[in-house]
Amino acid sequence: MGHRENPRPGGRSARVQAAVHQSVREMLAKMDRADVTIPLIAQRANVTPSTIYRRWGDLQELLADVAASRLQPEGEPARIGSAREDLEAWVEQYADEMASGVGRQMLRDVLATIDGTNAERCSGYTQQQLCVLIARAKENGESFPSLGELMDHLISPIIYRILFDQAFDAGYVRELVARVMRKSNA
Amino acid sequence: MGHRENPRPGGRSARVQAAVHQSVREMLAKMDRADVTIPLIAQRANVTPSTIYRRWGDLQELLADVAASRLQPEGEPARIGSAREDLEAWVEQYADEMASGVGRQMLRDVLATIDGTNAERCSGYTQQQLCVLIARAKENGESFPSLGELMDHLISPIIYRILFDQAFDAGYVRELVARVMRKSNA
DNA sequence: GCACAAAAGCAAATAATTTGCGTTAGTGAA
DNA sequence: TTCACTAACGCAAATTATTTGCTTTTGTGC
Repeated sequence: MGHRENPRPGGRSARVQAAVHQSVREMLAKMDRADVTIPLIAQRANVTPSTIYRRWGDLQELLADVAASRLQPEGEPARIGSAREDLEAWVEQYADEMASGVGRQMLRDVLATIDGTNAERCSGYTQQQLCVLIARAKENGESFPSLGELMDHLISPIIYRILFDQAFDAGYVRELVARVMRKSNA
Repeated sequence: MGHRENPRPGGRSARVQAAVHQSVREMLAKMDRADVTIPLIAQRANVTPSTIYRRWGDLQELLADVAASRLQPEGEPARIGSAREDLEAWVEQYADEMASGVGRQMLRDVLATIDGTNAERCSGYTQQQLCVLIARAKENGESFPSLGELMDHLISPIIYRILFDQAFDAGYVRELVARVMRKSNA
């Protein structure tokens, strides 16, 4: 949605995209989600409702687009020490963000659309972050789980618990890390 | 939604519940999901739209309710032989059903609502099935993973891949089983 | 700057959702 | 069984959201 490989005459204005996204973010912060409607978003963004309908289709798709944007990480995982320590710190923050009310709702928004593009996008961000950690481990010669192992046995359980409303704490996340590291050393 | 612990005078008619659910199932089978609206559902169910609005709130919640009902398993996992064989057979079918177009959509419907009740309900069904397998293993004296291990390292990765649009095959599921069994024997 | 094509604005038409009120139907007690 | 009671249902009007045809604006390549 952001870019366009082969821009033909008559492109979309970046103005609308930015104004609408910001409007959605502000409204989600201030009011109950059930009261967020396309006409209201349009009004705050100084845009016509029909523009939003034609561009995004419906509220769900717009929310999914905004949520996926917000789920994009700001930078690389922090450098603490060993790759394992970096992983522990990163995943703890990841789990916190995703388990928060806002994070959980963004996850749901992203998954609610028929079009899986935003879900893939979101999973892709996570995988990029993990790849950075894997590369660091490789540089240092540390043994480290593969991307597949991390996704299956660290990320998946966390996301499952968030989506299906099962509480967990930092100790649980640390155990998942310990388990996935143990396995990769075996 | 189905039951009511302390039924007070003036209960809900089971008629409406049944007719609306059936109407939704039929429409989802026959037409594009984007064309399924509450007025149409109401018409087919011989019910007034306002009844549906008052009872379920909106289309998403109704779809979530219907989806959760349909995700309820019909019976206990089949008895093949050892608990491990039973688990392999059961999880293969589980993964197939969930990964199918219908299954995937039901999962998304269940997760789309703010109210997590239906998601918990759905996860509960899975856990019940797994508990049956665990009990069988215990009877036979077979070593077997705990419920937590099965949820974290078998169910979660499968559901994650389905939700985030990442393909997998039967071999992948068998590997997950092998891994979770290996760990529980260690 | 010019020509072109895709978006955006506008407003009327359509469809969905909400709401007030009268009616029906399920429940517990006599 | 009947009665009193309360919640759910049906109906219709009012409100709000969505779609659509058409015009104007804006971004792009020449």
